[in-house]
Amino acid sequence: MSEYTPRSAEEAAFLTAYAPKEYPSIAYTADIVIFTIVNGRLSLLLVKRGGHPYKDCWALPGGFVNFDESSEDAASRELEEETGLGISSSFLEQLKTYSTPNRDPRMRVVSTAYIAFIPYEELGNPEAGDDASDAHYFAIEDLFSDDENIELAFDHETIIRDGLERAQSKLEYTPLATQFLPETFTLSDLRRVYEAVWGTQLHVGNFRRKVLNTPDFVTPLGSKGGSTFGEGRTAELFKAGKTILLHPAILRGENK
Amino acid sequence: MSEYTPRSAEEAAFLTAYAPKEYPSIAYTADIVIFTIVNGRLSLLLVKRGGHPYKDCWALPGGFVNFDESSEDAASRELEEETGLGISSSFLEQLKTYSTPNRDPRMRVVSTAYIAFIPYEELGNPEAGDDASDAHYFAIEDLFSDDENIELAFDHETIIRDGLERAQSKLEYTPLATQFLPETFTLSDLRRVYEAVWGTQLHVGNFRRKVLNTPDFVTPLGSKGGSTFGEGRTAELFKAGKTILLHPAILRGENK
DNA sequence: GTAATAGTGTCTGTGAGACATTATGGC
DNA sequence: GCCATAATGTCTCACAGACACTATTAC
Repeated sequence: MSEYTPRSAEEAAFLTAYAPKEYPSIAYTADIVIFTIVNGRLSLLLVKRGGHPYKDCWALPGGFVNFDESSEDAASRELEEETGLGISSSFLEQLKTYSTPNRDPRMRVVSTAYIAFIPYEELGNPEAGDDASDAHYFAIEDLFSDDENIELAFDHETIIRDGLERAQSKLEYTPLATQFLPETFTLSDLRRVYEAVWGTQLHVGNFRRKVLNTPDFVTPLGSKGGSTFGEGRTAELFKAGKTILLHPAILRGENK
Repeated sequence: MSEYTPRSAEEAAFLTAYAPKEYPSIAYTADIVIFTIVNGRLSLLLVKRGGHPYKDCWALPGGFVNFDESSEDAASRELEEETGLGISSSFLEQLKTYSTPNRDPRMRVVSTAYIAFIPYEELGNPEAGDDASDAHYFAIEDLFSDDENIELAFDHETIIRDGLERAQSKLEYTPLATQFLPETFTLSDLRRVYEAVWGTQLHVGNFRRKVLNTPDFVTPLGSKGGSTFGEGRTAELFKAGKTILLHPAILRGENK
């Protein structure tokens, strides 16, 4: 690839003469877990598979990584192709790579999964695109409830559970929660994000104190407005602060 | 692959008839960062490259993932082949996957990196094997010091820095530190592990109190013995406890 | 004996969690 | 006016960090 400057004449000669050796033929894909909050519930985007295998099962958006793109870029591109949603690759966080030999019954496929966190209001509704017969958001609790019996393709249930865990723990020590909200929000909105992701009820007063005691987590705007989630009465508005790490963290130790 | 039971007759027919489609030809490798403590300093294992590109540079042990093995298994196997060291794949923790298109000047290579933590005493010395002209441990501080000027191959410096960060933060909330030590150790030994990995000096008394206040982190053996690192006088011996998560955690907040 | 390290005790500040109370605004 | 929620205050406990002090053992 062009950017590389050989370290010696000998190495340059080696590279010019280089003929690719045989290596195992492994397909490489990227999948993406998009979390958002719909009606106060943590949800994620799935697409319905239009073809075999796992036809009509629900799957994470994703697909092959092209020869000249990173897996981040591939995740972002595939998302656009399959759902019409645009998320820059810089908002994606790498979750984990799944490489069990038989995770796809067709052939050997290794997949790197990414996660993203988006305010529902900004995202709009997905439209089913390439290879997908449908696309919409599922609340996590419905997804894993026995009543609903939603069938997931491949090992995507594992990926989703790993992603959920990552999201839950990132909420503790990063300002991730603000990414689920529009630019301005109330502390109740913020609290509802924590409650949705952790699946717990938090104590209103203590939560407020903790958030305000964490420097640069949120910045008060000095004005009042209604909650984004449309509940409660008007309250003080905030925007996201400039910190990247929460000190002290907002911990979920059995707490309330 | 054989384990999969088709979900319908139609799907079975599809799979039987399936002819692999074209997909980008991407090579897949696994690399491994092995941390250990040598003479009280955090060190890692590197092998000297025997061939181009990056001939004579130092690189992480690693290599191609075979068609029928996971990347964990590949990491473990390659380690054995290149250095003669045996580490079960279950002791490996996945770090991250590196997929920038031009990270290898020969061809498109995606690599999943793993980390492992091993007591130096149990590991023995590595021997250069396949493709490697030398193999030994480097102290992290030497590796990144300007004096030494050690040349690292590919993007392995990035991988090592990511791995170091992971190790440092895992030390806080998991009993990882005990993995660097033999079965029995003193609290000084344990403290020296933290000091080596974090690159800081810790307060002896406070450290002791914190460790003993964390349930099931270490179990006293009721006997005394010398330090593994050969320093200090005899002290109470401990072995690793049975907890997987430290509560409370051993934090490194500017602390001492 | 001396010096270094092992090990114990105490004080202070911070933050979490529980709980009580007041303020505000929609209905 | 009623009620849910916003917002503030107070108490207790747990733990981090600082520091002082005693005990043990290698030399």
